[in-house]
Amino acid sequence: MAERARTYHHGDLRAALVEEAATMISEGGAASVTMRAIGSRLGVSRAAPYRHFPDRAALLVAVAVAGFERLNRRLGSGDTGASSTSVERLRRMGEQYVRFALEHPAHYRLMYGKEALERQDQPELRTAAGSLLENLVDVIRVHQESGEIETADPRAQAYVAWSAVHGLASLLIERQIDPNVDVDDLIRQTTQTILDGMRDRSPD
Amino acid sequence: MAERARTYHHGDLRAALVEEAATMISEGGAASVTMRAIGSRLGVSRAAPYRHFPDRAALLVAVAVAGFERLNRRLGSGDTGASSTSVERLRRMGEQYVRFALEHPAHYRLMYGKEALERQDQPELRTAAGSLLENLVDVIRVHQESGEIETADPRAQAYVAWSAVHGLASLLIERQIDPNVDVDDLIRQTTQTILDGMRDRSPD
DNA sequence: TGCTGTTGTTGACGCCGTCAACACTCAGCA
DNA sequence: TGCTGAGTGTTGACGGCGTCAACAACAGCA
Repeated sequence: MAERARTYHHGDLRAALVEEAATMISEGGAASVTMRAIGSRLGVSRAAPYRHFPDRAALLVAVAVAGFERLNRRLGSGDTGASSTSVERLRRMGEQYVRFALEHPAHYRLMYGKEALERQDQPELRTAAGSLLENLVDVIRVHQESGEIETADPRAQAYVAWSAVHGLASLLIERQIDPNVDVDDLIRQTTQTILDGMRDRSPD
Repeated sequence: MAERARTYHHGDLRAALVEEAATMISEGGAASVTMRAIGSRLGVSRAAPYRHFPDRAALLVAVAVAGFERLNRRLGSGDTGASSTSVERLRRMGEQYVRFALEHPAHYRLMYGKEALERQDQPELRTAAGSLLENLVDVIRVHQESGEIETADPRAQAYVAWSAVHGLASLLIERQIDPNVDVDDLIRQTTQTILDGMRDRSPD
């Protein structure tokens, strides 16, 4: 990106704003991202961000979108060949999902929280979240075809699985779960229960 | 209670604040609950609420606690005898849980959102949420004993079930789920998958 | 009747998001 | 080479917010 030396113009303020906002969120939550504070941290005036985002909410939406993209990359990176049972891949995805949330709680909150959505629907954000769902649907479809899970509407199954991991991530982040509970066990148990529930079985 | 006529003192401002805040939340979200606005709506000055709550966050915590109590009552009210399969009771609980969230989205968000928790741990809030969990654990234990679901740590099973319904409620509220999907079907499918996943089965 | 603690009011402070008016910079064209 | 206009950053100002401190009205009790 090349330091543009100290000039009147910043160089790439827009990108810097998104990055710095993400840092501030991880340090002090979304509420700490103030137009004035972020400007000052970037050595720029309080109104400068308005040249790149119409308002504070728009900046936060951009940060949330970046978070979804990061999460998507992380979930996709488990594609290490079709080795091991392919159901194992679904389990890994769930695990990585929850782990991402635990590692970046404030960012995760922002991604789903109303804070960014409170204005009218944000198409960018919906797209980012939507591609997460589509990836999940694809994986589920593959496992249906291999007979590992019940053949049903894969979209509905994806919603169920997403609900489970999102709910677990959310409860963990909001400290609603007894800290003495082993988090890894809980993650395993959650993904396992969902997979068992979706597993093909003879009708009873 | 009893209208105390128009006097200098309000009568029961504390209760009125909690009630009015809940109304404002349902109308315009938690962000619309402003010390100034709520005071004005109750015909009282902007600083009056500070005689009953140390700050705005404390007021919101009280509202969130009231929400948990309401939700708890609703989940418990499904105790209509031990009629029908008792697993059916678990399914009804999940259904009522999600329905509550859909009927009071902003209130539900507040109950779990960081907005109320962002200060140090709120013991009242934790207690209210905790009793929800305990009720769920109790019900699960009963069904374990009747052999309807797998015998395992009921607390962990409760967390899994809670995660699923909370996640579904959250995704629905945040409009992350395609509005064309039938919500009732999705709720049924989610609870069913969880129950199937917890159902006793011969080891494979 | 008067005292005391509780509850409500008003004024002030600093922080916030945002807008309007202005200033600097730079690329491209005459 | 110098001008120009679009793009980017700055400053001043406004209204709204949470909150505190000082003051005022009330209720109940001695």
